[in-house]
Amino acid sequence: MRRTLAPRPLPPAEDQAARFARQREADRTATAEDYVELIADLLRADGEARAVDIARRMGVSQATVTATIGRLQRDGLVETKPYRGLFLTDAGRDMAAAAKARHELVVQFLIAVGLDAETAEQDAEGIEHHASEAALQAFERFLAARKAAG
Amino acid sequence: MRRTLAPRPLPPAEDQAARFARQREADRTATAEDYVELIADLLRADGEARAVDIARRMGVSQATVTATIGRLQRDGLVETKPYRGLFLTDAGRDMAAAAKARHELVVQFLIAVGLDAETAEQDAEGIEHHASEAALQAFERFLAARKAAG
DNA sequence: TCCGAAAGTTAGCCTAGGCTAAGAAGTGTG
DNA sequence: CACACTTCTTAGCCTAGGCTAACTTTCGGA
Ligand SMILES: [Mn+2]
Ligand SMILES: [Mn+2]
Ligand SMILES: [Mn+2]
Ligand SMILES: [Mn+2]
Repeated sequence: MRRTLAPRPLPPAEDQAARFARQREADRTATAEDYVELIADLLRADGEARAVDIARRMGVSQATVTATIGRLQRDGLVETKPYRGLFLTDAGRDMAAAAKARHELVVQFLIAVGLDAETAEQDAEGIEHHASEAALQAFERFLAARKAAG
Repeated sequence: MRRTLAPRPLPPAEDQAARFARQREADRTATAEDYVELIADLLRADGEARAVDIARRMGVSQATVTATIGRLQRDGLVETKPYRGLFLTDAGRDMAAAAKARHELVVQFLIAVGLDAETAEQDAEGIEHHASEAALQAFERFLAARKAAG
């Protein structure tokens, strides 16, 4: 009986490179996802999404929000009416809806596997951006099975 | 019986800001973790870790590796002997061991909840950096219970 | 109505992490 | 042992996403 596991061989270099590349891609879209999700939440809850509120909730300066919103606008996700708040384009609404659904699913899944609610919220904020469609489907299956067994 | 769930209220602004701040912090350390983990893997598998191999496996240019290694060196994680490869400091070895353990755990966990192995490897590469200690413990408990149940 | 507070923008700065192109420095083989 | 090839570094560029300080614009209450 062996004590130590045989170390797994390194994956092929190209495969590993592809994984890192996809991860870098996910990192690049994460900020946009979090912003549009928050804008959608504020629009629903408050009827408006102001830059100052986004700054407070993101924990970031107003100047940073201005710059980030500029990129979101450039990318066709957001429209602005100064002093009248921010609005989502169709593309922005789509992204927000997807981000929100993903966020909720990841939170529920983490709670279902035994994580406390507050930590689940914390970790979901990062994990959500790195869970593939296949992973989200696995999480959904898990929740459905858990509920059926309930 | 209600059809639609009541939308959850927004969390307190300070809580939400703290979550985003922690996520940004995790993003900043992710590159270092991936590099030292890879260096440790190469040292074990090949007996040396050369910049050119890291570039190939990270999917990045050699110039980028030079710059990143410079930061790791500045931060006391890595030592270099030009043309003789890279070496980890004690701190680097510690970080690599932790990163490796976390990586393996996340992969095994994702497979256990029904994800295919290749996607598990892909998603783990990102998720590993956002799973808190509490989450990792929950994943371990889940795997242990799964094993006990057979 | 006006004037101070709040909200937003602008300017100027920074670091991380990417890139290409060009040059320097080892390595190993004929 | 020389020279071609590989490896590594340097220089110069870029974008995202942070910051502070100073300015402008709008809003609302006295
Ligand atoms: Mn998030
Ligand atoms: Mn989110
Ligand atoms: Mn990783
Ligand atoms: Mn990893």
